[in-house]
Amino acid sequence: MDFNDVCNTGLVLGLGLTASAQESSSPSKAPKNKACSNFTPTSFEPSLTLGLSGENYHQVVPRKIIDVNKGYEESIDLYRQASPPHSAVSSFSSGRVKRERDLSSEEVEAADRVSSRISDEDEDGPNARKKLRLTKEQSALLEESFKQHSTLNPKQKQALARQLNLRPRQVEVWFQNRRARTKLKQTEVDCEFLKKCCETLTDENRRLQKELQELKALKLAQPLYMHMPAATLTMCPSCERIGGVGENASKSPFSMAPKPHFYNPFTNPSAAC
DNA sequence: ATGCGGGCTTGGTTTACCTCA
DNA sequence: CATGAGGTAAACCAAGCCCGC
Repeated sequence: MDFNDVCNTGLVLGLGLTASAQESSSPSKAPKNKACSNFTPTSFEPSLTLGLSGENYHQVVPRKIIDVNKGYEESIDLYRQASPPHSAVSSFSSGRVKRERDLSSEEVEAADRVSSRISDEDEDGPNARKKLRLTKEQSALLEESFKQHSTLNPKQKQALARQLNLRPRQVEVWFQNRRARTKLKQTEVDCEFLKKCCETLTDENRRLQKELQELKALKLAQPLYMHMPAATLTMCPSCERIGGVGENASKSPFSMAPKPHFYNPFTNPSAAC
């Protein structure tokens, strides 16, 4: 169901936006059971077009990273360059079976895992959960990649990890979190949109109720039209004139309408004129 | 057709790190 | 300068789905 349909059916609000949405293209298999992953309600509301919200994060992340780069992050970077995918990263995974699944699949990471364990036990113990802050460049590249595909296939993950000097697991996690943030952002935007929609429809409902009252009063005052069903009377919301279809509509204030005329505030307000 | 394991996703949570008052 | 609160994001976990065997 299109969102326009939702609006046109009356005062009903719902999250039926996905029908007109655009699924983000994904190179890997997309989940077929998830109805609302990554959509942009562009077909009905141009002002609310929503990309992958990368812009926002682009603005936030670098700000932090730039500051960070002066101190901590810079040292991390140097550290990383000195001993590649070193695990200033999360190497606490040594005791976790699930993590091992990811790591053991790649030769590249076998050595990495070993060094991770060593470093952890040396520094913080086996269960330490050290966190890596990605550098500005890493974030930018990840964002760039995310704009192209919101999900990664194993090859892409590997390539990106190599390029960024990160572990594939880190790239994977970054994409997971990025998708989650995108969805959250999208939900917030949708929520705002629906609030506005609700307000507009409430106003419209109020106005129509008022018109109905006026028409009822008019009907009582003018017996000539007493046999006309109220539902067949239409009124243009913009010019506030009662009208209808056909050429005779302009001659008579009342006319027979083929169907109830609902005003959709999100299309063309004056289309009925 | 059915069961199983692996790989993937999402949703939610935890927690290290950062910023700012 | 120290500190605590709050925010951000990296990492984790659980559950569910899909697919190949």
